[in-house]
Amino acid sequence: MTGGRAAALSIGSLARETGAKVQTIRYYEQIGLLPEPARTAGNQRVYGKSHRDRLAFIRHARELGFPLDAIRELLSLSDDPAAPCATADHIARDQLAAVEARIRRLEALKIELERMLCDHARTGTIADCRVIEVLADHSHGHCVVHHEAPEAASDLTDTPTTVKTS
Amino acid sequence: MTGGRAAALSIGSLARETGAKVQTIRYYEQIGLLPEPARTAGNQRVYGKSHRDRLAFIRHARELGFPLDAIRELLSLSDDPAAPCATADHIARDQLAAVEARIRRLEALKIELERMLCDHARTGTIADCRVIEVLADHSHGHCVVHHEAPEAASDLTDTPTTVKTS
DNA sequence: CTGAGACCTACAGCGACTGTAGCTTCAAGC
DNA sequence: GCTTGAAGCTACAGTCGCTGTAGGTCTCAG
Repeated sequence: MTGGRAAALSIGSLARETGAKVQTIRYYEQIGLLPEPARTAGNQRVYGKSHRDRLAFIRHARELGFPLDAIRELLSLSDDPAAPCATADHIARDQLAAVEARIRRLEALKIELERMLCDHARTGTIADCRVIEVLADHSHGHCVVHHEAPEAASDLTDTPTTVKTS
Repeated sequence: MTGGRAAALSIGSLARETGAKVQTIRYYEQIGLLPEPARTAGNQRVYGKSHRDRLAFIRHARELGFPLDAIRELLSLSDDPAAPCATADHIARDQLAAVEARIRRLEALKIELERMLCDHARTGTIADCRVIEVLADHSHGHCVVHHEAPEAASDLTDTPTTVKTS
């Protein structure tokens, strides 16, 4: 307090401190994940400590692959210290299950790809290229990448496990 | 020839045979991955065996997580049986490396998530919830999910390993 | 007071589809 | 021949989580 060491941050400094990009911060505000900050007379955003904490939370959760909707829920939970913990726990368990499912999926792909590439002479021509051959194989019986149950796939259809390692 | 057992397929039958959705087939045509087929007098698409083979190739490659650009290249290679095999090989190796990188990434996430959840009493309140606590942790020293080199991340930034298991 | 750099809004684009709206065409049954 | 319902058609918006661009405004050091 005493004199306003209020940690007033421009959007650029906030970005630097949290590792998020300026655009991303504005995006989070736009979708209601970060509250609208105060503005200077010249209409520029001014952030405080609470914004920084909240953004750090978001980035941290994103690094762990939580989708934004889950983060939204986790945030509203963390705003209410008296709420039961079970929901947060459930969200985290779901995320863990999703990550595990994706790992299993990728392991299967890896095996297929390795099989495709094994003892393959790089010197041949397409005519006898195993890669093309396997892909073109009509009856692809050997390529049974085990698909999960549809529900399991659709609640995590695309990667929520993206982190830009900028 | 003789009478036209030309395996003429409507878009719907092609979809059924290959497991792709009708919309997806039209999408592949739109982005130039599938050649434009002949049309009936009433403007409906008519496919032949070559289309079916090509689409099967594409779907097969997609199941292995190849991005469409890589598939485009693989297709143009497979059209030229005299071309050297090395390029196809390289594409497949890249894909394998990408899959492996993603697995490593996800394994690290999994460990973090497990640590977050371990011996966590589901009966408490948010105030002492480990999930929230870990996410809110400012100094997150324990959460060093190992980021790959920027290049490695950016050439595979988002999942190309998506398959809709419809 | 000037100039560079940070900031502003608004919107388009990525990948790989998916879904919708509002039409036309086709094949089967009567 | 006519009707009906499924399947096809085009065109475009939406998904997720940003990222990039264009064209303007603000701020602060020199």
